[in-house]
Amino acid sequence: MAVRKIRQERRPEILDAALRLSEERGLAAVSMRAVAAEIGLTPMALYGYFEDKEALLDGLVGRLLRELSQPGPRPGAASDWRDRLLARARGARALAHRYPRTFPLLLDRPAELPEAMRVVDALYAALLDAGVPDGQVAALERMISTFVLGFAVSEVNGRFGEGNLGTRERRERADPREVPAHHRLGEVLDRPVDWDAEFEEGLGRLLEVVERAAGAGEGSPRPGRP
Amino acid sequence: MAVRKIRQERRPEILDAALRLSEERGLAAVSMRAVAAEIGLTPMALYGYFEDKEALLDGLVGRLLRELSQPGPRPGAASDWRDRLLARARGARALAHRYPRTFPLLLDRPAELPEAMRVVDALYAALLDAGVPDGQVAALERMISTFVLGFAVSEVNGRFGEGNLGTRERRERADPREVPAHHRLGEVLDRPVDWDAEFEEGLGRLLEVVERAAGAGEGSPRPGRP
DNA sequence: ACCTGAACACCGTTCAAGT
DNA sequence: ACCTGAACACCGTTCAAGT
Repeated sequence: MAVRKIRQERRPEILDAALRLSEERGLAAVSMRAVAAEIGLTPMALYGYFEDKEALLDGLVGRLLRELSQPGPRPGAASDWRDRLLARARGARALAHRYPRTFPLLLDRPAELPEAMRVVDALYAALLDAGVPDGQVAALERMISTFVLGFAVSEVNGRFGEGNLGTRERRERADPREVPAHHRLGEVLDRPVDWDAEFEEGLGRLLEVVERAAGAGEGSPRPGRP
Repeated sequence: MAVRKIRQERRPEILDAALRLSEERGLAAVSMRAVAAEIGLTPMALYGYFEDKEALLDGLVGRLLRELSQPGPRPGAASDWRDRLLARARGARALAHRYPRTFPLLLDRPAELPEAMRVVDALYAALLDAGVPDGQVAALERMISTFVLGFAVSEVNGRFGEGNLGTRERRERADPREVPAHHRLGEVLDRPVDWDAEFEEGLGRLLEVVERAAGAGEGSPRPGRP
């Protein structure tokens, strides 16, 4: 029960090493022993900075989220809610591309971290400015971040395809009676996908959902900042 | 390089043991050694049935997906595309609640399994029947299954909240200047969430997206089955 | 044909000790 | 105050052997 005292000074150094390791050799290669070796320490030294491995992984999540929550709404430009929402969404996806092997951690973990709260807050603010009724803000935020996170994770972990076996071969190998719609669609499924465009289109559709939720509330959306 | 011969007979038995173990003690407890012990075998015996641990986990994904792809469109009732799409979505979420500790595997893994293809095919078929243009079917399917999977995973792994620390305390502990929208929303964030209702509302919004995509295509949707 | 046993190179973590 | 060393109870997997 004795709550060990956690030191802070070398945490950034340790997390950088963990992130480097994760991107170079995969998340599975992030072991206490490997991270320690990376910066010339004994595994046990890490326990001065992190309670256990879980805490180190939470730290990694925080490291990623900090890059996302950093900018905040630019103080000068009076950007509207759409721009701010789009910026957060694109920022999250860009983060996934920058750290493809580590990013999926964000979906694995509850992340009740302060950094996560700041990102969510920015989305709440955008939805409020759009005129979404208070009672629907949280649900819409969850819908949007589920899409953004889920899309970005699926892209980088290969769930969306481009696996070792091409779609075409898999489809042709399969019994047409088992997957009739695949056969009806035929070659359109083989066309290369423009992921940027698909993500933007999904976002556009979600913006429409937000607008409808805002419109159904009452008359006019809240004014922008003065 | 010599491709080992993989036996089939006891695979279901092994996968059942792995699933049981995963639900009882968590996905991390699914080790080759623990699964083997569960059915009275030596760890090495499993390698007769699965190439390696990855293959065993893929088998687990297949086990879950089979429950989802099982029913197919009931042969009698001429259900419309909405009902079939909703049935698949609700089925996926129900699966998450039935196997909460194992379900997140579905988002981790590419899953180019035949079972996954059958589920996707059912969604393609529903979207085609709705009148969605061929070129947009795959993107809409990805948007829908990203929402469904992401929502269900977030629900069962705790990403949506209900963590050890209540939202209220976290919000009040945070600096109001750091998370202003949380403070503006105040107590509405503390209201208990009806996850069933929120999921259904999200689905409803996605059905509207589908309808708009279908409407923008051309005149009339495809007819139901004769 | 199916399974076991011993061995190898790894894990996370505790505890006591070093400087 | 910060770190190390030895030890414990685990991993996945290879290889050779048993029946």
